[in-house]
Amino acid sequence: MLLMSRLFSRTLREDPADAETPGHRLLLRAGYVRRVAAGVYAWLPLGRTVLDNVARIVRAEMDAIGAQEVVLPALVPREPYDVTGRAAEDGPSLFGLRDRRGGDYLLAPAPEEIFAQLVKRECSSYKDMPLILYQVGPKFRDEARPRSGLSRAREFLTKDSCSFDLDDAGLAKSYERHREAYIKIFDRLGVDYRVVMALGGRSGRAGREGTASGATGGAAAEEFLAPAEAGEDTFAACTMCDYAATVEAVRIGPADVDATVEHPPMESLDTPGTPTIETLCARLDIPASATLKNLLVRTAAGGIVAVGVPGDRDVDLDRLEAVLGPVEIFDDFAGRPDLAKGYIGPQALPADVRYLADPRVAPGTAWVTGAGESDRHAVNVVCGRDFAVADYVDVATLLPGDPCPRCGAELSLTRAIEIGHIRRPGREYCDAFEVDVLGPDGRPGRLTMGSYGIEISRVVATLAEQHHDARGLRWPREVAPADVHIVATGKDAQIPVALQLAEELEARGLRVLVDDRAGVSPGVKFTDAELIGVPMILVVGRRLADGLVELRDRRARPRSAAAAAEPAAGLAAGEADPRVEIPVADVVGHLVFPP
RNA sequence: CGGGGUGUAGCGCAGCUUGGUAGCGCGCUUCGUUCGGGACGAAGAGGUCGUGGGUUCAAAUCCCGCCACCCCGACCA
Repeated sequence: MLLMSRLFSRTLREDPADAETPGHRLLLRAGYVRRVAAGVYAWLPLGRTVLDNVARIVRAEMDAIGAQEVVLPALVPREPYDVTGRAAEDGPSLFGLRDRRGGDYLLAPAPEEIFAQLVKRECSSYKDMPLILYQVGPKFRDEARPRSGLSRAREFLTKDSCSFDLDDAGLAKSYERHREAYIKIFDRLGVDYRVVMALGGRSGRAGREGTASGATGGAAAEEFLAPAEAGEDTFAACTMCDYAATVEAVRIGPADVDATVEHPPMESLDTPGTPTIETLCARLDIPASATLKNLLVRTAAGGIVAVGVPGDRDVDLDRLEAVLGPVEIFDDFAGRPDLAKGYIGPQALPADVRYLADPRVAPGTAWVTGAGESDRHAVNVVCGRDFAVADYVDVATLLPGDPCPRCGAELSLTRAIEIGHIRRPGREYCDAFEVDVLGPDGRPGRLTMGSYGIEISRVVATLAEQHHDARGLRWPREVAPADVHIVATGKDAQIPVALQLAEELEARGLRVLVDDRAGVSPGVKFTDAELIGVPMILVVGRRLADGLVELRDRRARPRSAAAAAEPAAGLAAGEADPRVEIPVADVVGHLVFPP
């Protein structure tokens, strides 16, 4: 039983100045978490309870698929991460430290290396497979810029698991088991989420080792994304079919162009002072999509490459690097007077510049683009007639309304928070550490691995973003810090009766939070209860004299969107939660067996 | 890591332009009244004004350095 009079936390009447998103503001105001440093949070008792509830559900479903829980250290040697190349790749975002002898350590950034080494040491036989290990523990990333409170912290709590199998078919099964378990988990957690296709790279982003091939059939990787304004990821979903993918994973096919259309001859125009797409469009009164934007990059080998995309899109450098290897934006225009900054056109490129383009720049399409000299642009520049594309690359950013790669209908783009992922690194880690077991034939065989994560602390942040109204949080039942919040108002027998009811309810297995604070006015208790957001609020107040208490349903849907959106506090700001009066004697029966 | 902003009591803020004994609201303590929608009265506690240096008779205030935090971008789960 939690007593408000003793609870370590206080509710804040005003929004903390350093909180931006609605969910984060409420977690701070209601006393669930406190910031300790940028991107580092302490969990107060209420928050810790929610965090534990999420972890409990995750553990239960992981256990149900036969996964075995271990505890990995938060302090890990750097060496295994050097072996897999992750230390070099993620260098700046790793928390590194040295022991007194100068040994290199990291605050755990990822579990795969440690799991792989453990399995190498413990397992020798095919009879040990398949194997699923998991842990719930902290992860550390030295984010260049922590933000959005708990959803991008520098220390965060995750469930990590790795599956080990003898072959691709086994990996496919382990992957499918995780997929099903994750669906159960997120359904139980009450979070609104989508399962979307993702890139198979180490971090889920494009990378040179990214494997979107799906060698084992089906998607190489999927992410569990929770739609939220505060989210930092974006996924595309088809408005007609069930296609859904992270924007990084959407691959467009060749453009459908009628190549028989006759275009007027190319023409060069004076367009002084138009070095950007925006200034050009304003001057010629054309849409950005009619222009061809050409980005110059320098590759690691030193060559210059131009990349053409429609002017309303940007080049995703991450995806470009997946094709070209490391690149940097070309800016040595002083050293190359034959390249006019802001007026590059594919029809006017020096011979040593290779021209790549987005598939939308298909043969037969006509564009407005740079004329290759300052203050001039060219119109009716036709691909295939006036310039050639050496290679097509799919590196342009996606826009809402783009065609679905599966059915061609329009895609919508939605902001979301990543709360889970399932991936198949395959033999990548097992190769790095030579993780083999002996097969039935007595010969060693390399294991293949799946890697699966659930962002536990981020799930709490996500639930706060998704489940709140004008007056506070509204936790889904399974994760709420209590089942019932008993509010005792008045100065007579209310507090003792409230405590008595709390004991009876706890004896029946309910978790109870009691506002037993003496001398605190009813208004404060009501607003605090609504802020804290326990699903049921039981008011023991003035009607106690008639043997009645009031039961409020904090989980009921708001009756109007306006009531949910109203930002102010107090009763006037939103509609009251639905409520019923019930006799004191019926409370236990009513709550233990809800109608 | 680039750009912008802010550091004054537990929280939210004013004061800084124009240097002169540090203020307001909420919260907190004590007493009394009140008790179903953020009560009222009275009396209190609480701040090396982020930090180091400089200018000055005198610095929260002016100057320089550093640190921390927030926002936009790049990056990331």
